[in-house]
Amino acid sequence: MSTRTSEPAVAAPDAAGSESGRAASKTRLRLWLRILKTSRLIENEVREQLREEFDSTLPRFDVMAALYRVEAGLRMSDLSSVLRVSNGNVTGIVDRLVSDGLIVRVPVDNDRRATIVRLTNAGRELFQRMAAKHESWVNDILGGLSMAEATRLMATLEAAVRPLEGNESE
Amino acid sequence: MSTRTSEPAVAAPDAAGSESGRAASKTRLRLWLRILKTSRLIENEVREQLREEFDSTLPRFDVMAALYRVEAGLRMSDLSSVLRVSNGNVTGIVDRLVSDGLIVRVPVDNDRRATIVRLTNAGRELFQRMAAKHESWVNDILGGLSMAEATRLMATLEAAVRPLEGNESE
DNA sequence: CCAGAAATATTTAGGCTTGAAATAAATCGG
DNA sequence: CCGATTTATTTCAAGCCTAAATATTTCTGG
Repeated sequence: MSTRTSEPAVAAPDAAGSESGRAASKTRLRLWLRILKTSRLIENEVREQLREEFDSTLPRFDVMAALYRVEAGLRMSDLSSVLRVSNGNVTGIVDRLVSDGLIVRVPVDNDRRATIVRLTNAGRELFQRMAAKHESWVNDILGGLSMAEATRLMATLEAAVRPLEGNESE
Repeated sequence: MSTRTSEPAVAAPDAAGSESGRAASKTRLRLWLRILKTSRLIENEVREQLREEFDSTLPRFDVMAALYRVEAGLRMSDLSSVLRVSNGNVTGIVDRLVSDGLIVRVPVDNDRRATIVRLTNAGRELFQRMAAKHESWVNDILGGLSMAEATRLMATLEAAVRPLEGNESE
């Protein structure tokens, strides 16, 4: 809550190496804009390829990826919490994947409110092909990074937002 | 029935330190997933704050930010190329901002196809308040990063996708 | 001048996304 | 058993986003 507003009337008495001055604030803002730009650049590239090569979309890919990891399938609510999107959102994407025969809805014993969603064989097979391509697209895009750089980048990003992603695994 | 993902049948003959092996490919893929997760985490936070505090959205904020930088305003086509979104998309967002009195459409002399869009005083004033808050939210989220880390991260991200963002013309 | 090409913006159809409201089913406290 | 609450999912309204189709206007080569 003690959020400093952007323009402190008085420059904080931070010496060199400080982390809370106005310059640091501007630097973090620029970093965020850079993260966003980078992410969108790659995202747009991946979207375009998914559309062109598979006539599919990133949300569909995300749902299939989540289901691929759990052969037994996931409840709708688990799916939306894993993907960190709203419940209603998943409903629509699942509807379309079902009508394409890539996943199925299965009723849950002893709980008639819930539904489990699971990849069909066709869905599993398609996802494998998509995932292979996906990896190669990303590899093309980020190919200029050395392993060392990539690893360091990953670690720093993870540390940067660790406080935000507390409730994630499960 | 462990359906293996589509792995290359033959491991590339890369020695230690190589940048093009299967391990490097997987690392880059994980890096991309980390970039995406980080970006969405921050994005969701910013969206939520914009909605709660200003009853606004990120796309609106983006449009206003672009216009704020150019007092004279921008053509619709320039706006969409700066923001890297489609033409039709900008039309809708601009419609809503106009009806809220935050921007205006101005006809262009000697080209009746084009329109220039410009912040009103109300829009400029509102954007300043939003931008101040925006900076403070981001600063809270990324506050754990030192200036050195932030700067390095920025540089690495920039280098990572430099080939992709050739046509930026900011 | 003028026909076709190019440029500018909007419209359209379809899909994604959210938060809120609506259903439906399970659970809990008496 | 039964009303109230909680849980799981869907529906809804509104906005965002894209690619493709559609004007409208401008430019260009004869």
